[in-house]
Amino acid sequence: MPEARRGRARSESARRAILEATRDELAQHGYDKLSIDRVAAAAGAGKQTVYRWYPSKSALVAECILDGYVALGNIPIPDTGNIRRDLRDWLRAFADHAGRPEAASLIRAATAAAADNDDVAARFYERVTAASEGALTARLRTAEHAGQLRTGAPATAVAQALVGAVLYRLLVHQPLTHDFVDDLADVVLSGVERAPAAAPPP
Amino acid sequence: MPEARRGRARSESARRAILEATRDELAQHGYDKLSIDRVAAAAGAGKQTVYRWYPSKSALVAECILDGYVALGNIPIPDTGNIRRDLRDWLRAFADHAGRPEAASLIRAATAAAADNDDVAARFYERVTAASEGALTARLRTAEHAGQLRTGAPATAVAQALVGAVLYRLLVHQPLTHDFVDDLADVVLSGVERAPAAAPPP
Amino acid sequence: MPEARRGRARSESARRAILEATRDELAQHGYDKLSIDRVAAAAGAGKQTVYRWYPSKSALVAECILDGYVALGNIPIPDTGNIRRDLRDWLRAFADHAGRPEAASLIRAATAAAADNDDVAARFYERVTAASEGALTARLRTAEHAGQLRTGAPATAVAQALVGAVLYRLLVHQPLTHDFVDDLADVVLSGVERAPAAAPPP
Amino acid sequence: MPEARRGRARSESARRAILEATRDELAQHGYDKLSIDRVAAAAGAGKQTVYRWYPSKSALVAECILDGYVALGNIPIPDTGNIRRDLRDWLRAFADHAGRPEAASLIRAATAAAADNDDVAARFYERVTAASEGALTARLRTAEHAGQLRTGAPATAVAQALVGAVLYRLLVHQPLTHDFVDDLADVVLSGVERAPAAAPPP
DNA sequence: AGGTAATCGAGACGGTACGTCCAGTCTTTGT
DNA sequence: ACAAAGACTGGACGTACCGTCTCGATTACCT
Repeated sequence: MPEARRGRARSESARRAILEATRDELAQHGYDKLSIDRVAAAAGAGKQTVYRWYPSKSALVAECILDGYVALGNIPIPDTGNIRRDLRDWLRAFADHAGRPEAASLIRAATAAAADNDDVAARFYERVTAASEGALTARLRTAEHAGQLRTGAPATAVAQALVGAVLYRLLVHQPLTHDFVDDLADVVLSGVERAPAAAPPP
Repeated sequence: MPEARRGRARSESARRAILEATRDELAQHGYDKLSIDRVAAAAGAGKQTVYRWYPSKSALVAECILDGYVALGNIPIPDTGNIRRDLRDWLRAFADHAGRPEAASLIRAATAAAADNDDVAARFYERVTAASEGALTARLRTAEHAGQLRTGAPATAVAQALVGAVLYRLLVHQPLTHDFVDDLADVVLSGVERAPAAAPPP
Repeated sequence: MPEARRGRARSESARRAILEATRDELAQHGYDKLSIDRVAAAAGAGKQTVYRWYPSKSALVAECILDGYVALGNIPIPDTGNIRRDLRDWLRAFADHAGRPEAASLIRAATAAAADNDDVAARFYERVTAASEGALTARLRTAEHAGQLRTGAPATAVAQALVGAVLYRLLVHQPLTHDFVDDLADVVLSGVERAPAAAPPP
Repeated sequence: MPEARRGRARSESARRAILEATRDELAQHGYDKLSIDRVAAAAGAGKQTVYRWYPSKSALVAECILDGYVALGNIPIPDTGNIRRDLRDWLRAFADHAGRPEAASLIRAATAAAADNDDVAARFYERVTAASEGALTARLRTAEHAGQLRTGAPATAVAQALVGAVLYRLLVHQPLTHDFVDDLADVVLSGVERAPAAAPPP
């Protein structure tokens, strides 16, 4: 028995409708033109219901964006044994996902929300980088064990360079082409320095 | 002939006062709590004067941040002949500059402004990356000619990886330590891959 | 059943506070220097609440003045059987009431409001003349039946001449003395013409 | 010699253009929606020129309305020897003049201006009633001497009752018909009381 | 004729108020 | 007891004018 309850049950469907309305509003108007009144109306809910679930506009946006409606961290990193190809494919998938116009709008909205609310920033970090970083770290570790990477590679720096570069491109409206992410992958794998002890010809 | 002007000349000093008040408001309240009323009052200007110069909050913030009040792109890249040391020093200076609390607030505000206004985004790109990217490209070219880099290194990807990573750290409130930027420099210079044909000692 | 209503009931106390604040503002600043912001602040209400009740400054002023705060039409006409004395006493009471400085300010404000808003003008008429005119017509009818008046006296013209003269004096800041209203009463009762068939001396 | 003056002469044509523009604005927008900016633009004058001639909106409106653009006081009272017919004809002319739509708008505007500015009220009185009152008093005096009126008729009360009633009708948008002004004339001439000592038929 | 000074149209300035919109809270009625 | 509806206070928005000030360009008088 799921727990005795009095009165009318809190409607999970209302919560979902609110999140979907928020997502649509964000995509259409952006973060700071978003209006709770409009969200509530579009969701067929009362304003109080919105505030019952989420204490503020920032919190609503955070929940909307980060809990599943912008799934940046959910793209799995393949593991075929070839770290170079796996990394390239993952970055391409990441770019393809984030580069779709609707997703780009939402991500820009999320960036704005993160920029002026510390809680949102924290959750943004958790959902976006922490996930990617964890998966990437694991994948790098595997490659390292397979002898494909030098030891002691700074996984955090790699992950944040990749994620940061992609988000930056989105923010400034530069296209997320495969060429660009291929270059990115190349840079973090090979570096730009001439191999310090390249095989000396006899 | 430079064009006959009618009516009272527009007051450059009012414009400056407005930008300075905006800078202070941004640092104190952040982007979306910024109030044009407060800015005008603090600048000793009428609201109409603010709107005469800048048609919207975004444009005001853009002008404020990008025209000299947050000089991200103005840090010169040293050239001692040692690309590794130069890059590290530049990144440390960049991080030190951007990591100061006032600067961090302004940069987050600029990010929010860029996220919800395309013009601001374009100007943000010009002022932040285009400058850094140009300088970085030039420095990499020098190093390449000096035989320190492999040929064909993708300067754009390098620049955006570095700038993107730093801005991302700021956005999610992670500290911009020297350790972190040193790791970044290390990654883009050396890559993380095991040197493909490292000279095997006999 | 009086009609099902959803949502919070509109606050009658807010409405009263707004009207009282308006009355004070009018007396202090006059009609066209009246500020809705000040009214709202003085009433402890949001501006929106003011606009919810009254769509414009004119409407607000009209309601304030005409619904009970300036009760020009509420002075009863006595009926002692002597029309001349009754009319004189009523006009004196009317003049005394309207001539008090606070009342005079409010009436001038109402005049200004009526002058630039047709709705207000209509309500002004209803509240001021229609009431007076009705009462006056009834009283004249009584006197006519008592044989004190000639038949077919134009009650509307009488009422508007009296009210018009009093308001005009107020408008141009001439004092509403008993002498003046006594003259008025005398004029409308006796006329100024020599009695056409005055008792011919033998 | 009228006073030596240096510099450019003040442009009388600008002054006229300003008054005409004011008249048009008043007729179109009424007193308190009148805008000095619009007046200046319509007159092809600078705002400063308006303020050089008239120190305030009230003064401008007063000058405009009262110095010739609303000529209520200029209608002469005929003198055919028949006071009843003369008064009726004058009132009809007065009503016809004031009842035209453009004139009615201006008079309402003048009323509003008088209602919130004491100077305007004073000048309004001078131009409207003082003139009418003077002429009317003179005409009544003539009739009195001709034996048509009883002695000691209060001319001021008569004049203000007539003017007040007409202005009141205008203010509340009731039509100024000949029937109405005929009733007015009848009331002030004959009164409404039964002739006190009507010649009793033997 | 040439300086000097006041006025002209134009329009930006510091302000005040407007009427609208929204955030977040509170209250009423319906389910 | 929760949900919708919607009024509440408070405050920012962007616009419109106010009355003043500052431009460059005209006039007119006065040396």
